[in-house]
Amino acid sequence: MKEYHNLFSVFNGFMRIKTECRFCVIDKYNISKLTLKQIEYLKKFDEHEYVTISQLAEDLNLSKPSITEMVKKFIQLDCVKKEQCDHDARVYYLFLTEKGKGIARLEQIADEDFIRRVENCLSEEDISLLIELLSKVF
Amino acid sequence: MKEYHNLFSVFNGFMRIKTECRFCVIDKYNISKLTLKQIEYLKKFDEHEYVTISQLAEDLNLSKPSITEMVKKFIQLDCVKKEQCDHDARVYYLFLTEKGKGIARLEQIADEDFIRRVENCLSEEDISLLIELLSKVF
DNA sequence: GTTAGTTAGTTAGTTCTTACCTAACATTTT
DNA sequence: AAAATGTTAGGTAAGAACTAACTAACTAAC
Repeated sequence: MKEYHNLFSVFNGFMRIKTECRFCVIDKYNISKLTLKQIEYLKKFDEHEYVTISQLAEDLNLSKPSITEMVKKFIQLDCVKKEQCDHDARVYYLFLTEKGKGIARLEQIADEDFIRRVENCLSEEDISLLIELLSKVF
Repeated sequence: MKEYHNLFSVFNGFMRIKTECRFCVIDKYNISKLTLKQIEYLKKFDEHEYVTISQLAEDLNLSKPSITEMVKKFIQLDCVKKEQCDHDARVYYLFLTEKGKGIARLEQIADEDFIRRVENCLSEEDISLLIELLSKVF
């Protein structure tokens, strides 16, 4: 019982550091200025790199004007770029900028930073041990 | 380098299980039907148990009608109860229902479930070891 | 090589929802 | 009577969607 509370509080501390790493990324890319919907869409975007407006509308189940609006905002925010197709001037390809990718991959980047920090605090031996312990949980 | 990737993927698996626990709680209390603001306010509520409308308005920096509206919705959702004061019939005390508390404490409950699950997968010895390892991270 | 029809994306204007607000009010207490 | 508590009515601003109507560009038929 005491063990349980110990694990709980140590785990909380561990998670607090993970949250810190998350906030670093949020600050770096100014993510708090975006709405949740926008972040959600940037993540979807990241799975559909180099799509057209129409394709994206279909994939996200939104109307084309909605995509147009959304893309306009994202271009202003320097998250997305638009590039006209060579063989068909009606068509535009969309892709994420570095900033856009950073936002879309917030969790991965934060987790990587966090793991690096964990690694720096532990010896090789400790790390192997931690891997062993964590992989026992299912 | 290999160790790093190993730790990363094992950690991801670990976090996936944590997320599962979170979703269990979200499903249990139907939390996905609420807006983020509502969840935020339930959390604030949880820190101000047995306040009046006016006190809450002041604490949250909102107008009294906003609180009235919010409380009305929460009562419909069975998250909050209202009780008239005995000595002053103008005054109403507000408090969270069990459901309301469950939502306000989503993270704690999910973390507790998760830790319990971790505990079930590890021996006493493993747990002590894990506590030791996690507390080395700062 | 026009013409007719289609496709890609944009613009304009509308609707709905959330999350607030102020002003006016009824009830109760002091 | 004055002050306080909470409610009602009505309004605003922002976000996230929509439909309808448009231009520009392409394709195929004649």
